[in-house]
Amino acid sequence: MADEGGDKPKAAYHHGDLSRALVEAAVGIIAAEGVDALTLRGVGQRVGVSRTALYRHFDDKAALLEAVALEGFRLVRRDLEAALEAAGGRGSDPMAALAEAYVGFGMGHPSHYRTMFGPSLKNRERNPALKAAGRAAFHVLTRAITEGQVAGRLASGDPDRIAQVVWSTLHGIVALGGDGQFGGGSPAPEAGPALTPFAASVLLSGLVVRPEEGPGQSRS
Amino acid sequence: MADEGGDKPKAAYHHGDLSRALVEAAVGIIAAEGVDALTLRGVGQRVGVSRTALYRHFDDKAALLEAVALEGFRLVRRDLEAALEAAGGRGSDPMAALAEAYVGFGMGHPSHYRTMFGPSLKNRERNPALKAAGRAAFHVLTRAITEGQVAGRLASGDPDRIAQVVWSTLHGIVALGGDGQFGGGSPAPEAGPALTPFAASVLLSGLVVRPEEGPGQSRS
DNA sequence: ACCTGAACACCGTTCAAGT
DNA sequence: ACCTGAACACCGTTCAAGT
Repeated sequence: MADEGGDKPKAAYHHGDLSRALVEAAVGIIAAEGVDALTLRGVGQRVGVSRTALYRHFDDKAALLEAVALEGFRLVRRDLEAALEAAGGRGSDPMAALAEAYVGFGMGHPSHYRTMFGPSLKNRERNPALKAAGRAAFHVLTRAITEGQVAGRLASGDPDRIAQVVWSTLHGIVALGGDGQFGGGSPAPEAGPALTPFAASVLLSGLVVRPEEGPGQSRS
Repeated sequence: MADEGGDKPKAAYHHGDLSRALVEAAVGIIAAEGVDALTLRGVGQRVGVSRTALYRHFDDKAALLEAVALEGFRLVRRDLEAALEAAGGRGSDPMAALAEAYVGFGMGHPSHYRTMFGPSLKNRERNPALKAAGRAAFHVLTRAITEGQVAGRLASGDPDRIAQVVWSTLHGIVALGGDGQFGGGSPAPEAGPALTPFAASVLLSGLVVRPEEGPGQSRS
């Protein structure tokens, strides 16, 4: 998989790419048992390696988690860009497409997502690659909003600010476990369509009554 | 402070209310050093008690954190209700008032907030008091939305669903550190008004261009 | 009843030693 | 270079023992 040349400069005793194997093991453990059940000993054991082998590839337990988060930010950026491109080709609404892609990523990769935004990640500012990957993912949102403004679909206003509000909403849906069981609210949890498209429509159209509509329309 | 009667049925050797002292110590440590720096030994030491004294009041480290979260849910509910009442009296917008109150709580009580929604809290469904307190806080939002619909200010639609979107947005702002430094986006972090009122206006009015307005108006 | 110290099975991290 | 086992200073939790 590595395209650094024909020889294997990093060939380890037991693995071709121990670093990647360790990240995958961490993701697997987080998915199966939760973030705080993640143990360096457990990671090593899952890969078939001593507990301390990991220190040849990562400074810290924190560094391992940063690697998981970095992968997550790259994945979500890729998903957002793919969704945006697909929406443009099909002529569907870009905001709804981005919302679905973002929430879909969060629900589909909970280990990555919790690591990306969990409290175990304290060095988000100290790790330049992580910061850059986060910014790159966020920039897909900003760009989509700018394009919507240029096209006359979206009202004017600072695109970064707008993107922050949109991102906050989508993050909240993922973090609070929306689109499935909302823990503390619904007295009637019997299905109904998912929350994300509704959230997108609220962000686009707002909650107030329109003069030309009057109260009584039930949106989606 | 206890109003269970004149005698002190729970009078401990060192404290009148060790349980509360332990919760306060936990909050203090989380605020000062972060959630995963919280140690039962450290809590005991801060209160001036042995490491294991805590087990007379809480089953677990998890139970201590649940107590912190419970306090948080009660505090935020109180803040939301106060804001709603004040807004009604002053005739200002209830949604904006709730948004300010919620984000203000999150920014003002980060230890509580992170505990309420952090991964250390896994028994959110198992703890009935915690679940009820969360539902009670959420219900303030739902009620405000229903009242807005009755008054003809807000468009119709399932109040729970709408409240979930609003809550998600507000939670996202707090969790992503909005209203201050957004980590990954703003290339121009030079102040500007805070994010919360803008988010409230987006939720109310939406992002699309209105026919009667046209592009060009810059909201707040 | 409430508190304590010793003890148990863990954990992250370091380090001299192996190939 | 990469990996290993022993060791260190921690941690949550249990439990017999104190007052």
